[in-house]
Amino acid sequence: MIKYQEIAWDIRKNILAGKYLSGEQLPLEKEMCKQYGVSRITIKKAVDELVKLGFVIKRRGSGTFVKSIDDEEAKDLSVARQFTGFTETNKGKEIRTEIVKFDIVHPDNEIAAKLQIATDDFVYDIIRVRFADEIPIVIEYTKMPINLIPGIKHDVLLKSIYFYIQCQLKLKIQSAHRSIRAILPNELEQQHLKVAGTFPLLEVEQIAFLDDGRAFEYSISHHRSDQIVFKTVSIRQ
Amino acid sequence: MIKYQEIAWDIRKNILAGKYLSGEQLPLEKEMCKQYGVSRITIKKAVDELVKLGFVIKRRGSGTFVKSIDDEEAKDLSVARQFTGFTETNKGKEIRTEIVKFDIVHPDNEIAAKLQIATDDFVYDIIRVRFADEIPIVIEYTKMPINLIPGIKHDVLLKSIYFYIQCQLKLKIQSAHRSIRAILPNELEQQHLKVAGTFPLLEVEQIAFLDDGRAFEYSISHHRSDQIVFKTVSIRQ
DNA sequence: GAGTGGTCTAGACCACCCC
DNA sequence: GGGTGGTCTAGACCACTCG
Repeated sequence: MIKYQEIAWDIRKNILAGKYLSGEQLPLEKEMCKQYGVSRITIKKAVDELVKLGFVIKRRGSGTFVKSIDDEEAKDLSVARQFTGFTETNKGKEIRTEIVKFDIVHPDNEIAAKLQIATDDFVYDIIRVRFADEIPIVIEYTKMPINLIPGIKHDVLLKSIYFYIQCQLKLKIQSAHRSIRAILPNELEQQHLKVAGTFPLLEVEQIAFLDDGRAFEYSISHHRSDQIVFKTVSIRQ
Repeated sequence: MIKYQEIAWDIRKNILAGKYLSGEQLPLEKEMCKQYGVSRITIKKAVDELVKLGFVIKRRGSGTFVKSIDDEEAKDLSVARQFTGFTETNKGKEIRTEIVKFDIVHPDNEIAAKLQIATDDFVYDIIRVRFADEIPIVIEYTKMPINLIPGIKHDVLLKSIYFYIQCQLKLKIQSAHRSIRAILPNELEQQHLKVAGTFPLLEVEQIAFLDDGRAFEYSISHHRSDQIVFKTVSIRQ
């Protein structure tokens, strides 16, 4: 295993176990070098992981300190949401997907630009509704180039497109660029999400990228506001 | 200046200038070492900055590639929103602040826990409305321990609390932990934000931290959905 | 002035990709 | 098998904080 991740995990474990308390100073980097038997750069990389996650802060000239957070916040930081950033209220629930639309079309100018393809290329045009324990959670409008992601069929959409991309096509998803807004549902969405026209939704506009840098998905998701929260940690540079 | 930041800036400049095109491979790390006259770790750190910003991706065994993004997206990545994550539509507009409430109270249990203080400590209890060119943008509910941030008066609230904390008190703001949801306004907010009861708002719940790790602010902001977007780049680990 | 974390070097070996 | 980026070392000097 990778040393710096193991060390980061170990320090994190000590913080959660209360071995290092809120506001307390961590051992010096030099001391940790001896303790774990590694060089200083490795310790630095490990602690930097914890800074990114939001557990500790570092100050040149002073030291490294555990942040003043309560147990609930610490739990939030611990769940693995580094990639998604989302916390949904449907763990362990039964997931079902309903396909509203599944066509192949030419992209308009805007979507061609966002996916960096030509307007005479083809894209899937997909609309799906996701349920957790029969409660509608989100409606997703997805456009994907058929060249990049060939062979999508109904049964793929009923499960997970991402699963298909990674496990069947053996492609790797690298990142997503997102814009988040608050909106109201249109009539179609009121029906599918079973909410009133005055029920607020969280809109997530997203471009997703493969690990060779190509954009493979442009999607807009409208989430029921009672079923989703977006959580994030921002560090000043 | 710091070498890796200068190099990151230079590569970013070349990407924006079209010297490296979408999908194109960057020079190898070894070559860049020669080109810039630095060691490989320094080049690595520079390129990692561009990965974080969303301009490029790296693949072990293959190389580093410019992401397939259009000019608009590239512009988005270029604006300095690494800390805030927000894009507001009020650049160069006249900002005004209205103070709705300004008291000192004891925190309730929840807020005491989030700020890691006792319920018999004191906190400022502030409600403000911010305008851009006389359009109401956001209503902010703020709680701050008076011990950490002493001396706040009306004129501080009319300008910027953050300016006061950093320039007057000489404290440094290190990070913020945020939760984002979609909601509807209550009656007070309908009046202050000049919107109907069915107008969606973006709620941002935030705990902010100083660079010694202490939580100095708990705030809830309700933004008019037509005036704010939250933008973010997520990288899979 | 003593001690902290930040940056940087010159080199090594490893995991992974593609031919 | 040849080449990529990822991890790691053992050391150096620097910028910053604090007494």
